[in-house]
Amino acid sequence: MRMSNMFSRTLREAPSGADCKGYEYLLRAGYIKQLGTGIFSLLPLGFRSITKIQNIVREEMNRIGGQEILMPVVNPADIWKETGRYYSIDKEMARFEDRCGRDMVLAMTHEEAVTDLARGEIDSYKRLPLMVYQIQTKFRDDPRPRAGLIRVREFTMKDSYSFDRDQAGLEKIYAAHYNTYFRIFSRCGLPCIAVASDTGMMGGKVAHEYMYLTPIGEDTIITCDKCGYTANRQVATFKKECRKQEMKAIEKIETPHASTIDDLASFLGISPEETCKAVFMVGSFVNDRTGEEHDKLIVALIRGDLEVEEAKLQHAAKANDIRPAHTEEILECGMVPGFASPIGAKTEKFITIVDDSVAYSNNLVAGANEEGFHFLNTNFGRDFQGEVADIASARGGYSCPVCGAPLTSSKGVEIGNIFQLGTKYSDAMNCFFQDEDGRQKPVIMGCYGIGIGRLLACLAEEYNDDSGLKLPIVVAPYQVHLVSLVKDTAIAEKIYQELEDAGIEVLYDDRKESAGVKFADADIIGVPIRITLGNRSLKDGNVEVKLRGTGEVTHYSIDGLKDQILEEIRKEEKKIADNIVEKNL
RNA sequence: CGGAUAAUAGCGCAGGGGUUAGCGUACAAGUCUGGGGGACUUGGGGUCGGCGGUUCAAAUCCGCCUUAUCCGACCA
Repeated sequence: MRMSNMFSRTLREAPSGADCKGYEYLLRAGYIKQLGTGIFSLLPLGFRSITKIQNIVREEMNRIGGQEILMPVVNPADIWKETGRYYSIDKEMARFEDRCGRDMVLAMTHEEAVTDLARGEIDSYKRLPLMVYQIQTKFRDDPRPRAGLIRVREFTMKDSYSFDRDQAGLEKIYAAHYNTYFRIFSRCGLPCIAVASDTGMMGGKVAHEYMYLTPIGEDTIITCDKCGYTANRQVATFKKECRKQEMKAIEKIETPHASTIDDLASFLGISPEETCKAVFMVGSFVNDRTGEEHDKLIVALIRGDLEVEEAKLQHAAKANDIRPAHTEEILECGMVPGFASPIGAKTEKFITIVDDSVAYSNNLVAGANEEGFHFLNTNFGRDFQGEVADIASARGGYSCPVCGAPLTSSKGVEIGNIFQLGTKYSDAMNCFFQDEDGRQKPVIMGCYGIGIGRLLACLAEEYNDDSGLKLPIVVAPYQVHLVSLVKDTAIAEKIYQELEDAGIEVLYDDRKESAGVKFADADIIGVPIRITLGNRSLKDGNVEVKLRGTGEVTHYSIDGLKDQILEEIRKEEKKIADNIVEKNL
């Protein structure tokens, strides 16, 4: 590629709003261009990198038996109504009517479409197992896109779907994905960890997320350095020490102005662990069949020193969605914010979820539902009831649930996830096969995603310095950047031709620009191997070869340059290949 | 969806009721220069986001709308 003919240009200054380095360089180097909030075009450089990532993904998916397909972005709403997600998913999914007034959606994932395909294909156990995948555009109307390609609305995703006759088969393909994902990310040069995760709206039971750890990440990951426990904070657990005592008689006391746990604890001269806090949320519950929706107050009871993890609470309450409650909604149920508990409240009007920290402690101080009053010695089971669950948020410093060592909290970006779906979709959409025993059984499914654009964004974040990007050669848009600084272009043209003929991907800076401009552009685009033709080395019949990654400089004779460059490419590729990660579940 | 901020040349910014709206950079032409965003000269590029209002006069003040960014809620 001749730079004189390249579609994109570099920018001296970052467009305003580019808040993280990787994003800034992707914009300034001309890899991507924003069209709207969370909507980006890929320019030639970005598209080349994305294509390389996709090819790595393809190779690895094919390696574990995946068959590539392509499903439509536009889906008739009917299949989404079959699974109920037409109703349970809110504004995240774009919807429209076609010219005949049929409900249509822009598929934000493809469980419905693939299950429709599968029910037509799979009739016998003899056809199982199967696994298909696609690399395709998704649109999710995210309420808060940010950080360039990290969190967008339209994006490219690799999604694969597995079909098995039994759980053992599912676990096998799940394990294959588990390892393959490590191979994919490490083949791109991106370090990551797998964490136990929430299944969210996908349903199913077992799930892992692949996290690239970075301060700009929005997910919080809880890890144990000692035993290797890792989990997304949404599902992370920890050891709770609970105070077991003889139950004492409940007693109402005056606690003026003590409407927060801190005030209450200091007023009574006790620690927050001796109190019970009520957190109010309103859950939205949607009927999968009819789409009817109703709200109900959820009262989460948790020990005063802990915080509620909303994702856990939502699960425990089986709500489609939860939001903080308004004061009136709390009052309506007979509770007084600041001095609230379910004791004496209209318990039929709300759902009570009790964290096990409260259920297994005794004699906690709780609200008396009267301004300025609390109860001493309240006890779960005796004074109030509710469903017991773990709804507490794990924090750094808490005790590891496995080994008891202190947990660490870090930030990460989710670049992939794998789910064991089970029969949620096959049941809902009648995707059955006939087993050896002659019986109809639902196909057991799994689904597995990788955010391709987000992967590039993370790579840009991982591989940059003060001058620009320095992506690994396996994902860089070109392998070699040929910079000619001499007037006479004959030598450069000859080298360019020779390298191209050898199948090397060359970005050739044939522009009439000053040396400084060419170097600065080369640095920001970050092609891994830079060949410089200048009088300085040319007078000895040499060219200068500089590696973007390390800054290492070598001089090679023009004769036999092609072979030297091929060798450099091999060495760059080896840096990545030597560090391919394999991990078994 | 709440809160905040903003929208002036491709990009980054200044101007803040009164001639023809500026600066840097980018762009075009020319001369010089030629190993780290080089110098000089000349030039082209703007319905100042949109609609409406106030005014003799609006890029500037006011209102509404749209769009974007950040924070929060949220996020498969």
